Amino acid sequence: MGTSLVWLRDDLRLVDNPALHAACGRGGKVAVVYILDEQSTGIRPLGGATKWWLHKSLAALDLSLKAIGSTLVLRRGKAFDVVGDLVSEMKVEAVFWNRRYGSAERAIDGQIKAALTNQGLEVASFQANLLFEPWEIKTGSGTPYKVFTPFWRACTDRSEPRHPLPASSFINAVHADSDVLSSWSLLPKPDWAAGLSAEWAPGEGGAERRLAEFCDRGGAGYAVDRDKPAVEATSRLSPHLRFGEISPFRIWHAIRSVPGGAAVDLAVFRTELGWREFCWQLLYFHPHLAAVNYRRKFDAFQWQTPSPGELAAWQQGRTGYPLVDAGMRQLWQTGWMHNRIRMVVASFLVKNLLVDWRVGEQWFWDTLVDADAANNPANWQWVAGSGADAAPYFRVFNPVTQSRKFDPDGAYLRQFVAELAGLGPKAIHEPWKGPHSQDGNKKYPPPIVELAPSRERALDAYAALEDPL
DNA sequence: CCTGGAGTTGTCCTA
DNA sequence: TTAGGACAACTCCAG
Repeated sequence: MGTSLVWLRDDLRLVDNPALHAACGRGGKVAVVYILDEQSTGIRPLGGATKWWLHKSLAALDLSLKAIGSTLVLRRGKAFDVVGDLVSEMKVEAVFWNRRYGSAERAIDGQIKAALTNQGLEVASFQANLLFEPWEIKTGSGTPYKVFTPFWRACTDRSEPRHPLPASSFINAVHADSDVLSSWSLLPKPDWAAGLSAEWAPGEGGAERRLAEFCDRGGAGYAVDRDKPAVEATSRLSPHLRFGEISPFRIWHAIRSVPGGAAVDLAVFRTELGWREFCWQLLYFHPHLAAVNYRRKFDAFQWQTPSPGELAAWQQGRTGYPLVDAGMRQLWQTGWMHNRIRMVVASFLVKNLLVDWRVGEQWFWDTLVDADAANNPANWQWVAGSGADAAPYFRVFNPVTQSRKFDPDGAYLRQFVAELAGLGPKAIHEPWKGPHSQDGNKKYPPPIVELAPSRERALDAYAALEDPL
């Protein structure tokens, strides 16, 4: 048997990696490759936080491969050219990869598949990163779903997702020249990633640890506690899923077999996996999800151009609203934000400040370690009301109400907004009120916008969209 | 083609 | 203090 090439992309793992599994099962030598492609058209450049993560994840994967007799081959360039080079350098006979779902990515993969097949190579792609292929889930009339609930019902009515494949225990490696990872300059200079390093362990080992911790908790209380940002109730698997360090099939079956897991908690957690599927299905059928309103009626929406100071206040967590600021600082420091707080800060930008959702989407793209091409734009559009199955326009989150409701003690606020550390659970949600604003939290800014009038302005703007003059 | 129930995550006002 | 209704209408989707 001749040499096989496994081209890894958003699937940086050994467990449940069908492409790798197929290559190893074929016999012969196997080369495992990652290509940094910044040249093919239509590929969105990685944000700063995901670059950092990618570097760490590739380093971790290389170590894992070395433990089983192989190594990770790193190449940079246009994927079409690089794959061609590798095929001739190593006299490759078969090429395997796991499918990706963005439109530019699919076009690239299709071209490469056609070219290699023409040369007489064996080429095979696999379902690895979504539980349900987007084109398989259709309504009774054959169209893609636009509403989550019937979509997920249709998914779960199908047969159970397959069980994960075991990791390969040995790879019969073939030598190939490789770039040195550091030459890709994925790590930030100057190094602002200390907070990320403290929080995360990129790579399959880190992903498996997060899953194990979540399973140890039994998912207990997830349905309720996942809404409390100060409680460690969510799985924190999102960045690992983003890079495919763990497969959704692995997660699906792992949580299914947790003893004592409450049915309601597991169902709610599975639903979150469902939203990920829904977002990718949306991107599959709407490739420009990050640029174009899903509901085109929103093309006429009159967004405000934020002043630089206003936008910076939001980005840097200086809006004067503790919950918004805590969230934005958590994002900046750790590369991640609690899900509920994402909704609050997004609602604040889009509705209270009337800033185009794309501005927020781009900031999240640059700063989130879990930013992916589907979930990030789909959820921003959901908040803005321009998306599929979106929030009704009159739903404007009140950051103070949300703060009282989901962080009643202010523990989350105190964790990320140091200026408020001295305030008690009563005063901390509205620091501009009360005597504290004169001394203890002197440095904490006053609100950049009033909630009630800005809410009214948003309702007017949305109403104008419904019923233009 | 028609029908009707349903639709992630909220807020505010009133009684 | 708390619970219920208004906030719009529209689109989706299964039967």
